[in-house]
Amino acid sequence: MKLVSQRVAQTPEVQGDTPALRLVSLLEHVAARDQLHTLQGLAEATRLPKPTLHRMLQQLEAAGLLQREGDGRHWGAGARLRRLAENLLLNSSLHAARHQVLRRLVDEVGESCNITALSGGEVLYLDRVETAAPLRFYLQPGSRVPVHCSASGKVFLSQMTPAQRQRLLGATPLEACTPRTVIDLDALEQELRRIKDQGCGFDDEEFLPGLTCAAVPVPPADPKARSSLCVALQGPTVRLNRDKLQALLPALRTAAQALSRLEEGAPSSERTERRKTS
Amino acid sequence: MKLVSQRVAQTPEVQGDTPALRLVSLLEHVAARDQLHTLQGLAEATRLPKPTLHRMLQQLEAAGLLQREGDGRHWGAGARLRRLAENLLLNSSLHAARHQVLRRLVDEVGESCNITALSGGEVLYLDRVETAAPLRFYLQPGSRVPVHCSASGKVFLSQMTPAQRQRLLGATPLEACTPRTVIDLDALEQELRRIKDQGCGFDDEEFLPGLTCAAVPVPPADPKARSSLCVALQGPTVRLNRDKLQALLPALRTAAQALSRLEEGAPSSERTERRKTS
DNA sequence: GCCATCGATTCCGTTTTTTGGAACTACCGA
DNA sequence: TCGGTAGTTCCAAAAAACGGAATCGATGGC
Repeated sequence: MKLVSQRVAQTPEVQGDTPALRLVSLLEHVAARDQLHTLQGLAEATRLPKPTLHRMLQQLEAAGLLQREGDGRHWGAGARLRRLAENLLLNSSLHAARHQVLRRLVDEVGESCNITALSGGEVLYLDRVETAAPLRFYLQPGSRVPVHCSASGKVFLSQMTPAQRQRLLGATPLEACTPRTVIDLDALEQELRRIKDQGCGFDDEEFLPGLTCAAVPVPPADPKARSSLCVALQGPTVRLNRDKLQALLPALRTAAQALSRLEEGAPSSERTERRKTS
Repeated sequence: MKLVSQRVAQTPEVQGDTPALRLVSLLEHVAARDQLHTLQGLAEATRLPKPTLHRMLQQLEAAGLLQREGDGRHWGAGARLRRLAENLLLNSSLHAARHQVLRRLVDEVGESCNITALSGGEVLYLDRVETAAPLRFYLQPGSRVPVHCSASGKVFLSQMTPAQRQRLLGATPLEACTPRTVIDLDALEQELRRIKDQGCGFDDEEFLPGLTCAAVPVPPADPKARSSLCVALQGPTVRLNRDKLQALLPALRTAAQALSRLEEGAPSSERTERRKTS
């Protein structure tokens, strides 16, 4: 029973299905610690063969992403990688704006909240702010959870046509993440109808024991489209009974409304009109 | 006459000699602007074929480095890329420390300064702080300049054995970047002897017209090794005559001393410059 | 409602790159 | 001089990327 399908393995390090992703993993490894690395040390940490690593380091050095330090046997981040990082963090107004909405929401409701999207048939945590409460689930942005047993996932499902839903769920039987996971398709359909009516989905320990969630869709900027984001609230079941959840829904809805306004700027509508006739 | 061999092409965008570097270039492109991108838009900006771009985007999405936004046709930075950037900027105490030394130096001398290293037979700008003066040369960390016509480059050359120097300079005739560039090997040797004696190199419009520089080596942590860093000062010739440069040398030397102390932490001994000139 | 259009996506044979065991080199300390 | 270790080079097999052409799918015009 896997809990959250995170991206990076913790023990062996620097995995990746393609050569390019292994390179990125290597950059991550270097970026994640405040020290210089030797080829030897990296070889041990990453389990990659020395010649392979050597080639990777040379390639990254030639690109300016890493650079040799001091005696030429130590490696650190290069100017180009640093510039990439600086640019990224400077130029992310959309993300920053969402994050602030989320932070305000968390301050108001006192539980951890995320913004989620459907990605690759799973629910992806785009961003997350943790509550300050000492008892809490610690989950990271970038995490992915199944659609059928998460509040957000069920909201997304509820907005699909039956055909789309079928394609997503029909391939494999639903996995029972906990004893309370709904794995019966008919029961799930019924729940999805309720969600569509009421505009909010719940997860009552269906994904993780002790974890209760509620999610509402972010209204799409274009009203005829489907919502592609949710805001969700997550907390320990001991703090969140149904009544408490209901009481917090208005705050969730307000945040969803605020997020919706942010969407207007960039996506879908922006049509390319500079087509030249050929 | 190429001026500074920067990494990235200016017109076509997203070049790179290997598939992996093209991916990184794509990440840079996305990170460098505060907007969402469509496949179409990226194809025009990068000049890459659409199927190729599509594959790249999918790969980056699967890795969590990019993510689809809004309607699924727009792309932005992913959680993993953001985490990489955050980690990198948090965990770079060495770089931060050097940067502060540099900033203090610039405040003191009133001209732009860099920290340089020898990399791949060229001088690499590890870091740079610009003066506030309105007239100035604008150069970026990560830039590379030739060894034979830069103050730092000549300092590095002056510390090599004749054999090493021969290998680096012998391959191709010295390029005359400006009318004042020293392209005669004997004249250069003589200048290098002077530099070795006095421990500081100059560049009097030998690289760019109107640009005058001075560089001193950062003493290596291990005294029996060669210095692998320089601190250099650069400014318009109109502000920097020889006397002025001489007056600023003590400040440069003090900064070099400070940088030297920073080196003690991580690396160790020295090693010969090995590199195929390709 | 039906078709035209345009962007996104998939296919697949060809080309390019990566891979990593083995061998080699440089340096250090004894 | 010798033994050990870290870094580097070689190269043929294996894997991945490439991108033109075809296909899909959603709009929008009529």
